[in-house]
Amino acid sequence: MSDEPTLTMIQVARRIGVSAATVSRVLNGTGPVREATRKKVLAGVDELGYRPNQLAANLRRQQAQLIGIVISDIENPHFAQMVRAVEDSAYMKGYRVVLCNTDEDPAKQREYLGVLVAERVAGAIISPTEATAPEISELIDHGVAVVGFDRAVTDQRADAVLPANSQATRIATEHLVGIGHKKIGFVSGPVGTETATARQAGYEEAATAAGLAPIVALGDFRVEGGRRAADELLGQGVSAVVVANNLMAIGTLQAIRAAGLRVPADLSLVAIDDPPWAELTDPPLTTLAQPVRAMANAAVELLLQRLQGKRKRPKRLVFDLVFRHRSSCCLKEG
Amino acid sequence: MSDEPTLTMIQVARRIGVSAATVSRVLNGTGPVREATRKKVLAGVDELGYRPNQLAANLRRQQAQLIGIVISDIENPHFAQMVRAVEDSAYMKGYRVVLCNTDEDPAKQREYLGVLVAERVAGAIISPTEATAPEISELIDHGVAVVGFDRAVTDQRADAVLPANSQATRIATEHLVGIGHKKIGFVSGPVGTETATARQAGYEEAATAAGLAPIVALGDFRVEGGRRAADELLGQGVSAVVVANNLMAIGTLQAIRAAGLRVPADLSLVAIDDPPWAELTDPPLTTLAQPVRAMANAAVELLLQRLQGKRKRPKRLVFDLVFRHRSSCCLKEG
DNA sequence: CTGAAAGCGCTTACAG
DNA sequence: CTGAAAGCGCTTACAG
Repeated sequence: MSDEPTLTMIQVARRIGVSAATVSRVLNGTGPVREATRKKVLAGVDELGYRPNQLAANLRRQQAQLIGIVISDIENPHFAQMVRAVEDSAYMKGYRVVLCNTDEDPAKQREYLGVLVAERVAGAIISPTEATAPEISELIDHGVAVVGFDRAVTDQRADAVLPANSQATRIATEHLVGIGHKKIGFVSGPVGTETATARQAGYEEAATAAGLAPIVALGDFRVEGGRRAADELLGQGVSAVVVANNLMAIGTLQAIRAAGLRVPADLSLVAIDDPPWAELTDPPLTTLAQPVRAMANAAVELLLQRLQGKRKRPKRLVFDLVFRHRSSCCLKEG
Repeated sequence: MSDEPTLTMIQVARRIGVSAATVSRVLNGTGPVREATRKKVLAGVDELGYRPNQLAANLRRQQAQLIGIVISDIENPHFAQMVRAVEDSAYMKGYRVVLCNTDEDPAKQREYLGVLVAERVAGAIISPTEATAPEISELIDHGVAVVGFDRAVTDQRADAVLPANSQATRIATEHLVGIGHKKIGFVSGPVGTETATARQAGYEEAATAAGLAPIVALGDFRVEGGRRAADELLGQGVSAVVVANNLMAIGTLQAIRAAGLRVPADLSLVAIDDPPWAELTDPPLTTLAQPVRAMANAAVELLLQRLQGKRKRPKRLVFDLVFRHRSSCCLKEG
């Protein structure tokens, strides 16, 4: 146990023979400092092992060097990838990342957003469960930069980074149509979320355009709901399924196995999202991959532009998904 | 845009007709307050929509309500599970979680630990890349509660939550021995880490006890290293492999497929860790699962005991892994 | 280019 | 049970 009391900037300044203001300016790279003074301060700080108290700086600046990430669940590989990429780029810019799992629970989301207000975070990247939550506007009122991720938030002042949802399911469906499928089911997300609605719309458009009747089973973006929805579709004798996210793809695979069917011989499968296990399944899964890293980097970039006052107008960036053709689909003979 | 300037506690107190001290005591549940006063304050706070500035409280208390989680990579499902469980229990106790990915890079770990010191976090849960880093002692000097997770830290004042590593690989190896395997390989973690060493030791003990020569290929706890190590073992004609973590199990499966071999007909496989995809592979993977949630909950519990001053003596908790028997092993005829 | 001083908004020991 | 006041350790407008 070292008993040295923690050094304050004033004490350090005194020992070096300058003022606290000068130490602050050197350490933060703000304001003009003579090169000789700068070197002297740096040497002194290093020698004394001084570490500024970030808590005081935060209060003074009225801002924590923190970015809040509000997502439904970090155990979803889609969000794990996203969080990882955000952390990487935020870290390099001097920001730390606070993790907020909402489990798609509006109450938990609101509580967490309140915390982010109270903590005066610099920015927030939000995959909203409730896009209209008033706390989002409260954040923006407080000068916090807000970016909607995956789904936009209602407050028009926020930025957004979105996947081309309806295009993705349209492509998936058209692929199945193209290889001869006539009864194509869709495992949807929960009603009312923008992502779920858009993905379902893309599927329905493509099915209708091909003269097929849409067959939709309601899921919840989770394993269990995917399983139940897939069971329902299997009962209706579909020959192919489009699944609206990766967790429900797990559920769908479980349902297929439980029914004693084989992919793709008995059932063709395309899923949105491209989790790491997509090529480990039997057979490897054909998917539409979101460019998660690029999207996360874009989100941080938008945030920083705001924080640096480089931009006032809200921006909305849409990213195409990438078709990853593997082995879970096969031709359906008429 | 609401133009109301942010309310301070003093303004709120004045409007309610009490002192800031009383408002603080009511909101924090500290000190004695007459019930009537309490109600009046609560009503006023609610009506005014007052939200305390946490930054000021942090400075005053010399502590942020933050728990730092230092891990190698959130994209590893083992850590995603751990972070999720930590966040859940920390959240309920009023703490937020700051995510620190080190990529097993000692320099990045030290930088991040320095940040945690500067931010005066309340606690840190660390899966150390470098167990001896002096910043860990610095944290403890500052009164931060530190828990080693997966691996212990060197500073004896810290707590630790550990898996029974050598026991796990011993059980895995004994299982393969029991079903007749004579050439059992081991895909190890990187040299020098405690986890890797202990897991290798368990394997070697069991192999030696069965009269078999250990066959170890060096991995790195990542997909790529697992693949290379598995390639090496396949070249040596092993009939079974024990893999020291889940990422290397992916690499091992890739190597096996690339070699045109089948599990378990050509090669039996047991892996440490039980990721969500373990039952999606072909065949479903036999694993030894760490009770990650229980471990994470225990880590937060240890942290809180420290923060509440309930305990001085460091504690070390060891958790047994659970054998999950699936379909990736089969009998080897002598 | 540098310093003295105010002030960020809380919490808490102290006094009553 | 309640209040007045000090003080946490920085940053920054202001003065020189």
